[in-house]
This record gives sequence, C-alpha cells and structure tokens, in this order.
Amino acid sequence: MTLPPYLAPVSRIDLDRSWGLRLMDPLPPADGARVVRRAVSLLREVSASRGNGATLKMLADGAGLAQPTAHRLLKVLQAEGLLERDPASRTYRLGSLLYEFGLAAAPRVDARRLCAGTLERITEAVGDTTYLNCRSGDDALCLDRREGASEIPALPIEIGNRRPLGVGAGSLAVLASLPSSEVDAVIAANAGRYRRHGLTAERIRTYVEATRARGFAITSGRIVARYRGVAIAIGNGIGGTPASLSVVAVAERLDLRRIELVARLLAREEKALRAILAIEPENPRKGIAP
Amino acid sequence: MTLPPYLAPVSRIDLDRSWGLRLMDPLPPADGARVVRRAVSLLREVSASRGNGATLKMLADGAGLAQPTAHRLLKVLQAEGLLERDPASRTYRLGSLLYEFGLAAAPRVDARRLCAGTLERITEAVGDTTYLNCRSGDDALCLDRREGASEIPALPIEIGNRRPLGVGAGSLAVLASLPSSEVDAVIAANAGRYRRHGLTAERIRTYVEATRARGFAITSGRIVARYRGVAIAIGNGIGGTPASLSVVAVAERLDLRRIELVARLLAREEKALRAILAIEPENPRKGIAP
DNA sequence: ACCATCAATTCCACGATGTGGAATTCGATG
DNA sequence: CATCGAATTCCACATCGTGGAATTGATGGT
Repeated sequence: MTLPPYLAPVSRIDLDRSWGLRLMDPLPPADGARVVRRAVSLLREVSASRGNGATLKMLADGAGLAQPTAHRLLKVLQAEGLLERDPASRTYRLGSLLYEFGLAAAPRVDARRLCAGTLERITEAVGDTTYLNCRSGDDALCLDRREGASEIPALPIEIGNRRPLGVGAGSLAVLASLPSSEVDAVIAANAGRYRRHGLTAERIRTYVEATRARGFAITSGRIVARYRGVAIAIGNGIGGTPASLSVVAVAERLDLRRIELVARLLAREEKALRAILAIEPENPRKGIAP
Repeated sequence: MTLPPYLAPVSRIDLDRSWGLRLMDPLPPADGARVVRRAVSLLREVSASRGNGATLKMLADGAGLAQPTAHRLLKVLQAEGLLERDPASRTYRLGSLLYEFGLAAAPRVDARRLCAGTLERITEAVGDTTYLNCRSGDDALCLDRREGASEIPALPIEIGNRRPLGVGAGSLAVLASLPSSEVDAVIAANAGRYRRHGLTAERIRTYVEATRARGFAITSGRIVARYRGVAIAIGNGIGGTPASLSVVAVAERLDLRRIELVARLLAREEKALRAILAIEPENPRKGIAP
C-alpha cells in the first residue's frame, strides 16, 4: 500500500493520550487457572471464525493448544451451552448460553445506539457496507454494520466477529489510535496471529505509521484482493473504548478519488459523532434496547 | 380478602441460616474439565444476581464452591473480561466480553422479535410490567420485559436475569409446561437452590400440580411479599425452547377478579402467539436486530 | 475508641486433575 | 481401494488446582 501524496491528512489524530486505564490483564501467570484461560481463548477463537464456524484443528492451532486438550475443553464448553456444534461439518460456533449472558451484560455505554444514525448516514451516502468497530483486548470487534446497496464481500464480517488488531481497515484504524506503548504491546501479543492473515508484525507497524500520518486507514484486501476498506478512528473512543468507523467495497468502486471522498465523509461524521459522545451521559445499568 | 389456598402468601423462611452441611461437588464426575464447569456455574450465579451484583460469598455458596476456590476463579474470569467488579461494593457482574460474545451468538429463532407485539399489547392492556421468560438449563431466563404504567417491584427482574425453574410466576409456568420426567429432574437438580428463595422442592412440586390443574401460574411474592405474578406457558415453546408470558404487579392490584382477567388475557395472547410461532420460519444466522 | 463479627484475601502441603504424545478411528478424495 | 489429514480415544505422569487454616480488612454495635 503506497501513500498517494495528494491524500492530505483529513484530521489530526492526537496520539499517546491516556485511555483512562483499562488494563486488566496483568494477572500473574503462575496463578491457578490455566484451564479457564484456555477455555476463554477458545471462545475468542470461535468468535473470530467467520462463515460456518471453526474446526477443531483451527481452534487448537489458534489458541496454541494440543489437539486433545482443545477437544476436551470444547466438549465441555459445548456441554455447558457456551458452544454449539454442527454435527455435519463438525464445526463449532457460539452457543445460546452466551447469547443469554449477553442479554444480561449490558454495556455501560450503548455504542450501537449512539452510532446508529452515523452508520445509517454513511451507508446512505456511499452506498457501501459500513462498520462500527471497537477494541476488545488484542482484537478488533465488529460492533455493528449497515449493508449498502452495492455488492458486498463474499464473506462479510458479521456483527460480533473479531480479528487481531491491525488486520483490516477498521481494525487498523483502531490500532493506530492507541498510544504507542499500547500499539507495541498489542502487535507483540498478536505477532503469531498475523501470519494466518498473510501479514507480519513488521508490516503492521508500517501500516500504523502510514495510518497515523494520513489520518485514516486504507487497506487493499490482501486476503481477498477484490475488496478495499477505508476507516477512521473515533475521537477518544466510545465510553473510553477505542473505536472506528469503516467502509468496505469492491476495489473498483474505491479508486483514489473515491477514497478521498469517503475519507472526508468519514472525517465529517466522526467529528459530529465525537460531539454527540461528549454530551451523552453514561447509561449506567440499562438493558439492551428492544 | 380471603385467598384460596393456592394464593396464600408463603411465609418468609429465614434465608440461608445454616450451611453446616458442606457437600462438595454435586457436579457429575465427567471427563476432565471440572474447573471449566465450575467457572461457568459461577457465571450463571452472577447472572442470577440482581441489583448491584453478587459478592464472593453469595457466589461461592451458590455454586457450591469453597471460598478460596471461587475467589481464584472469579479473579481469572475478571482478568479475562468475562466479569467486572465494582471495587467499592466488591460485587461482581457480567463483563463486556460476554456482551461481545452475545453479539456474535445470534439465536436461531429471535424470540424477542417474535414476541415483541404480544408483550406490548399485554402491557398496554393491563398497565403492569410484562415478561417473556424461557428455559435455560435448570433456570428460567428473563428474555424480555415491558414496563407498565403502574408501580413496579423495587428490585425488578432485568433482561438476562436467571432464577431456578419454579421460583416466580413466569418461571413456574415454564417448569409446569415440561414433561413430568423433566420436571422431576429439574426439581431434583435445583433442590439445594430453592432454600435461598424460601422454598423447598416439595413445595415446588405442589405448585407445579396446582399450575397444571389451573392452566396458568400464580405466585404471591415470597421474597418481597408486596408483589404477585400471573403467568402462562407458551404452547410448545419458542423454537423448541419452553417459554412463558408473565405479568407482575403489586399485590393489591391483583385481586382474584383481576387475576382471572389477566389470566384470560394471557391465554388469548398465548393462543395468537402460538399461531404466529407455527408460521414463522427459522431465522437461521442473523445478527441481533439493532 | 474498642471490640466483635463476618467477608475477603493469602498461604501452602497434598493429591486429584488435567495434560499431551501415541495409537486408533473416522471421513474425504483420487 | 488406498491414502491422507482430521477427529477421537487412551493413559502414565506431574502439573495444576484444591480447600483448610491463618491473616487481613470492613462494618457495626456499644
């Protein structure tokens, strides 16, 4: 991805700002609950899988577990209802108990509601599929999506899907918006995972630099070469959580002119959204809107 | 007002005075993953807690774990983001990672959408708070809720909350709608949990009989004596999952006349809903409606 | 201020529990 | 039918989780 020189930065990203201290991982690795952590990382792997779900091999590899170990844990998770399995394809997907827990785990700030209008306006304007992404640990999470009128990727990201921070436009924009120390930590943590997306830690670092210089993120789908994404980080995130808006379309639709157009639109919407987010009070303990 | 025997308020039994009996591991001796099961049952306990969340003691007791064990597991679950903790009250509640998983774990049938109209009509008609409940393992789960104009319970059930099958009107209706063999199994499995709600397995059995004979469930709030509930099971459930509709109000609002009125309304709405459910196709892999 | 009480947290010796290499079965593909 | 990779089962070993006991912290009553 070369930088077209005339793509001037649309907005200044204020780097290295404190995110309000959201770290919770520094748990001594010696503490007694390896199994639980492994189980959770299997769940994360499953929710990173797209399409028809993930096979044992994929999950074991992804979580860095021996196959028999993964198998045993998956069986328990399935028995408990956290996972479901399609007997035909032998793939796992998230189970109904997780949906049920999700109902009870209302977020302190309802990002989807707050950004609904923004997503709709963008989709309306560009006609392509628009995403709301946020950070979740070392992953980017697809929080919401609006499908545009134009053709969409063959295997689109679904709401709730995860991928490593830095992989994909929306994800890259989120990563680049983190303080540098965080960026380094995340890239280091994800180093092993980039390979399966045809990337390397080194390349991600370059992308982050470019994204920061440019003010927004572009990707030319390395995985599926036909698609391209444009994304911009959302001010100080949503309720303290780093986030981004992104637009994905077939590559032909996103030539340089149009990239610039979309980027300007995203920048405008991001600014408006930031104003809304600044005003909106915390919505402390409310159920998910019906 | 004199109440028929089945309406007689149950006297409040002292909650959890004696736990001299410390039976460890009611968990079936299954293949290698006791920890994971314990962790999941802690999550279930947390999502059964109302109000400000659950303390270590409550959770350890509820899950039948020793306090240090529960403490260690809770710490890991928190570090992983499945739980959050309020440092002031030292209580746990479900964490944002569960919300995120919930986004990805779309149910095969969107019960909330299918029943939205029904809930609204009932609430409109009676003016009290209306619930949609379903079965989840040995628990009843609050899937959805509409608040009526009238006064609502001090500590209302929230969307996503769980309680043991049989405790509360909506939950009792679900239990009574199960095949007898299932009912026995569930009551046996929950036997230890009824006590903290001031109930016994024996009494639940009686309630189930009464509910089946009557065709709908009534409870006079055992926990907070001011409230009363009326509930009816939904035909063959929703997408194969047993479920119920319930109405809760302050006891004075629900005298015998009104109970009968509400019950008739519920029966009518249940019949209409059953017809809708019979037609509605499965909604295979769709995200949660925005 | 002081003690009493109960919850939360830390410690640690013990052994049950989870582990993963190896072997076996299953399923798809040519 | 043969071949290969994935899924599943087996099992001896020692790692990891366990819970009783001790310590610390919070709360409330007098």
